[in-house]
This record gives sequence, C-alpha cells and structure tokens, in this order.
Amino acid sequence: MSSRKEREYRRHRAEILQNALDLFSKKGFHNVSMREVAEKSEFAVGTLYKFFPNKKGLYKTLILEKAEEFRSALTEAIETPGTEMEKIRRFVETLISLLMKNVNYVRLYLAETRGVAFNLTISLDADLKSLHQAILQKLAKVFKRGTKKRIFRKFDPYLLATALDSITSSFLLQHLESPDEHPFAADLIMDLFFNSIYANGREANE
Amino acid sequence: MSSRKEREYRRHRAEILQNALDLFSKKGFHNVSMREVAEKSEFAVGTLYKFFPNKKGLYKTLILEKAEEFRSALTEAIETPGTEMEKIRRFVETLISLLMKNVNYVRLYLAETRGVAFNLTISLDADLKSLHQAILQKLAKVFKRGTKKRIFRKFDPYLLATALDSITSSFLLQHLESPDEHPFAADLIMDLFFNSIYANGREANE
DNA sequence: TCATATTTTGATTTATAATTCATATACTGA
DNA sequence: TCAGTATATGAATTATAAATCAAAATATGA
Repeated sequence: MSSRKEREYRRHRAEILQNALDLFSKKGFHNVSMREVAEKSEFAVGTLYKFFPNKKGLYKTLILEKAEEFRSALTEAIETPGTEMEKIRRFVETLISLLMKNVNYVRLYLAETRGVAFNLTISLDADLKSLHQAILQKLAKVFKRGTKKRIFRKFDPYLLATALDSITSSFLLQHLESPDEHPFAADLIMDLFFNSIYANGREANE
Repeated sequence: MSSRKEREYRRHRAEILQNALDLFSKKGFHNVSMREVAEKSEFAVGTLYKFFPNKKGLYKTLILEKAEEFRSALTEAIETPGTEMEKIRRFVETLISLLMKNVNYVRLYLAETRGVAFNLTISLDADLKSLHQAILQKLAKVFKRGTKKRIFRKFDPYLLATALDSITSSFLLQHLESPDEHPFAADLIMDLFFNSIYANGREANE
C-alpha cells in the first residue's frame, strides 16, 4: 500500500476511535449507535465496518489500545532507575498526567475494571484486568523492595499498590466534580498515603 | 388490601428485585432481558409489569432501595455517639459488612458511581451520586472535627473520607479475586490508612 | 479523456428484546 | 357450587439498532 494511503487510513481510524470514545464515555456502550459514531466521524455507517469488524470490535480496540498506552507509560515510570520512593513518586505523577489527559477514557476504564463489566466478551474483561494487574504487580514489587530495605513497614505490597492506585483515581473523580474545592496533585497524594494522618506526637491507634 | 395479600405482594416484589440484581450484576443491564428476569423469578413477563412500570423502573428501584439501605446503616454508624476514631472505625466495620453481604450489588453500584453511568436517566445517576456524597459529607465532618481537636493533621476532610471509602471498596475487590492472598479486615484498613507507611524511625518524605 | 479499480454510501434487511393486552387462570364470598 | 372479580399469562406487536451490500462516487493510470 502507498504510504499516503496508509497514513490516511491510520488517521481516519484514529479519528473514529476518538469520536467513539467521546460518545461511549458520555453515554455508555449500549446507548451509542453505530449511526451516531458514523455521523460524528463524518463517515457512512458502512465505512465503519471497513475499519472494524463490528461494534464490539470497535469498542474492544478502543479500550485495549489506550490501556496499552497506560501500561507502557506506567511501566516505564516504574522501571526507570531510582530509589523506591522515586519510582513510586514517578508512578503517581505519570498516573496523574495520564488520568488528566484521558478523563473520558478513565470512566470507561473504571466501569470495566471496577463495576459490572459490559461483558461484551469475557476476553476483553480478562485482558483488561490482567493489564491492570500487571501494572499493580510491578508497583507491588517496588513496595516489596522498599519493605526489604526497611524503608516501609510490613504490609501486603499488592494491597499497598492497590490503595495508591485507587486513591489516585478517586481523587481525580472528586477533582473533576469540583476542581476548586478538591485539589489533585502528586504531593498531596504522596503525603496522605505515606505519612501518618495523626497530628504530630500521636501515633498509636486506640 | 388484606394483610396476607399485601405481604405476598411485597415478598414477590422482593424476589423479583433479588433475581434481577443477580442477573444485572453478572451481565450488566443491557445484557439481561425482561424474559430472563421473569424466568428466573418464575413469573410471566407481563407480571413483572404489574410490579414495575418498565425495565428501567425495575433497575432504578433496585439500585436506589439498596443504596438507601447503605446510607441508613452508614449514617447510623457515624452518628452513634463516640470519639472521632470510634466513629470512623464503626464506619469502616459497617461498610465492610455491607460490602461483604452485597457483593453483587457493589459491582452495579461502582459501575454507576465510578464508571460510565448507564445513563438510564440522568436522575438515577444524580440521585445515586448525591446519596453517596451525603455519606461522604457526614464522614468528612467527623474528620473535620478530629482535625479541630488536633487528633489529625490538616487535610481536606472530604478527600480523607473519599480515600478511606475508595480504599475499602478496592480492597474488597482484591479480596474477592483471591481471598487467601488478600485479607479484608477493618484492622488492616485502619492501620494502613491512619499510620505512616514508613518503618519506625523514618517520617520525612525525601 | 475515459475505462477500470477502489472506496464510500445509506436504504434495506435482519435480529433482538421491550411492552402490550386479549385470554386464561385463580380467588372470593354468597 | 358458582358468578363475579382480580390476577397472571405469553403470543403478538412495536421499536430499535446492528450489519449488509447493490449502487454511487471517487481515484488511478493509460
């Protein structure tokens, strides 16, 4: 295939995916018709089927390609050399930046990983969960190493990773509801997560 | 209406709601037909329409009645007299117990509050969010009071409430994936949340 | 320019499932 | 037991949207 054609094909495909993402994230998979996606992308319905085998295929592509983007960026953040604290901070900063740039996507992603899967195919659900878990596993390793080095107290490292991840995305959602009231910054998250919530002097629980 | 009839009507209604919840939480709203709900409940399709105006109405009832149960139990946990730490611990314990008893429901709930709303009606989405926020607001007040009393360091109290809430439900989801590997207990959550993650001796960040 | 190949189009077909309602069944009280 | 009333049934109707494909539009290159 000629290079120009190829590039044009990729651009059209990307445009369709972006428009579909915007629609799906606003209204949910089942409340968006192929007609709508076609109209928003300024193509005919039939043309969509030249790019994707069917509606589910379009959706799966959308979810998985972006998930792969996340996985790759977060893996790099974790695997760039540095101390455990540096890695964790880089992870949080990267995650924040990804979340902010992909707010629409985040809602779809949370629906798939946290809530009821649309269950389009068992496979999507499984693929996505395993991508997510792969990242958490990598982060968990950093926590584990930190615990071995006596930087951190003993906790299930995978739960630490889960907690950090879930706090970050729930803070994003709060921030989106009322940006002025609820800040969304790496410093705050790191402080809240790592340091004691008790005021100076107190440490014991009850 | 006679009392026996009335009781029978309520029982049938509750059975339908329970069966619908099981199906919706497994397959998602759009992948469950009224026929399926009817078959599982051992009623004819038409009979469902004697109980609920339509499929959306059934779903909304389901979500909101259970949400109200949660709200009521959690409010009581928070408002029963005690110190701030007692209230917070009671909140966590109550939440854990509700989550464990209503795993099916939790997935639907998270889909609605965290992910892409099915957007059946703007109203459901809004009602549910405001129920959720009402609880977080009450919990936030406890944190605020604790900060005034110098028990806690200064943090946005609403974000503290959000963090505690989101850690708890994400731990539940982990626990469900592999119960043996990932414990799910109030003690663990309280310790992780309130105490520093740093090993004894260290406190500063970098 | 024009014949041929490629790509796009969207009306039509097909499939699915929500809702209705005439009919059947069950209950009630005389 | 039976007439009359209330309730349950599920086949038929209706609505919606996914997917198809013959026809139209566009691109190619001789």
